[in-house]
Amino acid sequence: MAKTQPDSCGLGPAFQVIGGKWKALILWLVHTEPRRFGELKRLVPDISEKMLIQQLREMEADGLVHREVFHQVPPRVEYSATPLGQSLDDALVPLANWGKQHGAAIEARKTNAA
Amino acid sequence: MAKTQPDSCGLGPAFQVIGGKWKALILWLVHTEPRRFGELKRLVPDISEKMLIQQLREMEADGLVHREVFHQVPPRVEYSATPLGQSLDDALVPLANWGKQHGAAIEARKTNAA
DNA sequence: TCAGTACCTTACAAAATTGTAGGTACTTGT
DNA sequence: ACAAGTACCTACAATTTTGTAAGGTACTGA
Repeated sequence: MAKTQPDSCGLGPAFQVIGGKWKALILWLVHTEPRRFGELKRLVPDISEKMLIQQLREMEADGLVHREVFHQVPPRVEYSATPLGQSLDDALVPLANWGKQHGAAIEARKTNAA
Repeated sequence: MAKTQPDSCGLGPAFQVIGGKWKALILWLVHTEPRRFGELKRLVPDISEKMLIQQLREMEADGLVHREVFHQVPPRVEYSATPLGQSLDDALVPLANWGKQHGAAIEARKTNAA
């Protein structure tokens, strides 16, 4: 993301950690149950491995997700939402509902305009 | 923004209309009272005129803001939030609160990591 | 030793977003 | 005539984000 939004209102930090194309989706997938790396890859087929790791690492650095390595064979890594991640996910719910309610109408408007 | 987030959850459309560096802030400024173009420019000093207009136009196309021209001299244009814009702003409040609560902690974490 | 799974990395390139610099049209004030 | 104010536009360039391709490790079973 380009730097930060001038945050007169608190949205700046939030967008900083959840902005971008994939993070919200990843958080969403991870917030109910721990997910393995390969599992996430399958659940988000359009993401490249690089992006997936990159986003996971950033979210880990921001304290949103927890990464746990199981020293097994084959190796096993699980990602789960931290309490902070959970709280962010909760804060995202109204926005998701808004999208569900108005998304279709907005899509339609765009199609007409084009 | 790059295309859309695969929206398994409704966040896709929401991010599509509010994503980017300035839109949330503009919506925030406009949602309480109508604002003139020049007024917004002063309230967001770091934005370029081009960006301001571009974002306003996109938000207008998405039905979030209403643009009203007063045929006066000097010309006068006012931007205000539509009901849809208001509803989006409401949906953004929890996220803003999250940012206010946890923003500082996240900043601190980043500083340590660097 | 070879193939196979799972996880991760790096170098490089494409695409999207944002910014800069200049310009328009109109009217008032000097 | 000319500067100043308001709202906007356009071409171009820098920055940021995302994607692609190609590895690389570690361990297992045949």
